[in-house]
Amino acid sequence: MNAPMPTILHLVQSNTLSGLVQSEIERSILSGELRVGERINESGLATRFGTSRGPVREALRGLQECGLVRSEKNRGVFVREISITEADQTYDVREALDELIGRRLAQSITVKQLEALHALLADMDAATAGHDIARYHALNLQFHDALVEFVGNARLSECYRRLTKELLLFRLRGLQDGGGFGVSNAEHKEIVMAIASRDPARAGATLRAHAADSRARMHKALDTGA
Amino acid sequence: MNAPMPTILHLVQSNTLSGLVQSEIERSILSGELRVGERINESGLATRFGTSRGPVREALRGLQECGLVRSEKNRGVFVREISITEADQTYDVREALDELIGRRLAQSITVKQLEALHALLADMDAATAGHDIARYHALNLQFHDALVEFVGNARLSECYRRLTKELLLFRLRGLQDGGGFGVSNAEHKEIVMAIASRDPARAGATLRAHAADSRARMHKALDTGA
DNA sequence: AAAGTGTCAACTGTTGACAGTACGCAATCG
DNA sequence: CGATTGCGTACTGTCAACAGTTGACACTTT
Repeated sequence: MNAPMPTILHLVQSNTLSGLVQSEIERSILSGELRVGERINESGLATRFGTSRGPVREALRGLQECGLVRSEKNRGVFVREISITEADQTYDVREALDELIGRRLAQSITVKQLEALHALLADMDAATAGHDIARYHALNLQFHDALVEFVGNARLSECYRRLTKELLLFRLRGLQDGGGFGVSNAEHKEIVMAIASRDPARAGATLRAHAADSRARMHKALDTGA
Repeated sequence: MNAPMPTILHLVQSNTLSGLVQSEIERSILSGELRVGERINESGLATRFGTSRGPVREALRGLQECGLVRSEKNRGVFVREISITEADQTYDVREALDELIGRRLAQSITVKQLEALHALLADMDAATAGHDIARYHALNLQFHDALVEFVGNARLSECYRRLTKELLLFRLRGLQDGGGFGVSNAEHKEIVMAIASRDPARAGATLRAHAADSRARMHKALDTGA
């Protein structure tokens, strides 16, 4: 009974078709392959994945509950468009959760986890130096994902990830980030330092401020873009 | 083009079968009709609702993403069981959101909304006086739902409701509440007063404290029950 | 009698088909 | 010429049926 043995058998046993399809569609949406607001063709996806429409419909139903797609009866499901108002509301919640993350991490962070965070910081520095914006974004997501994961609160992780996805969806609505790049990385270092100080109030405030700055950058990008 | 005209036509047009089925199953779960941990029979539900299994499967998929059911491949979907650990984690998030709710409400509450809250308080007092615990619980849910709704942040409402449902699911796991009844009502009055004072810090702290007390009552109930 | 094996009913995962709706386009009418 | 009506296509909502899996029960074997 050895658990950590990812054989093909286990994959077939645990992965259902709808689950795989759902992951794939989600990836397509978040990568921008399926454009925001675009209608999603069930039959098209079904033939593309080599399945029938049933699993695709189930997958879309899941994504709808996730908030990634919106459904209109007899018309189809559409990739959800996040308005600036909704993005703002999402940031409201995210700030609160970020503060919680910071406070908890300051209490529970381990040496090993701190090392992992420092490694990510270094990678992001490298990406910044190389002006590799795509890689930086990926690492940025990884960094925040690691933070919330280190808290060890599944419910929190779930909520946070949901919000993150929505904001990602909003950014896909055409614009790029508002020049926060090296700036954001400096803030990341502050975050890690604050957490390492094991001062809950400080770590919480730092993480909340980072979220607020991120929101401000979003607004700035919108203003200059418009 | 008058929107607020709920004719039968609109109902048929906007409500899809899977949606109705999903609502109905959710109600069954939260009312305890479907017991926690119990396996859900797709075919059974389908015949009970007079539909085929397709809509039922879609509905269950939605509920899975909601966190109300859990699915095992080739075995079926089960009403989710929330452990004490998970409930604790949920409370962690809920406390943070409750504080946010309080802070926002203190800034935006209107006279009309305050009246609505006072009306609910009065109803809860009546329920307490009549020892009508079922009615009190329903009003309690309504009260907190009104609070989060008055903030006017759809994202926040969604997250909060999700957490609330999970906690409701946990309470269904057998036990009743830990004697917080009249106690909880006194706290509700404090909450409304704090909001009415329009002091964000005070309102936030009061709401957070209420969530924490609720969590404490949960633990107390567990200890005495065990 | 205990352990292992074969069999079967119930149920899930998936499919293909059918009915109904929405949308584009041409023909028609004012 | 513009608006309207009447198709025809494409797609969604739903269903009924098929294939594969699970879990339990009876049966063999020792």
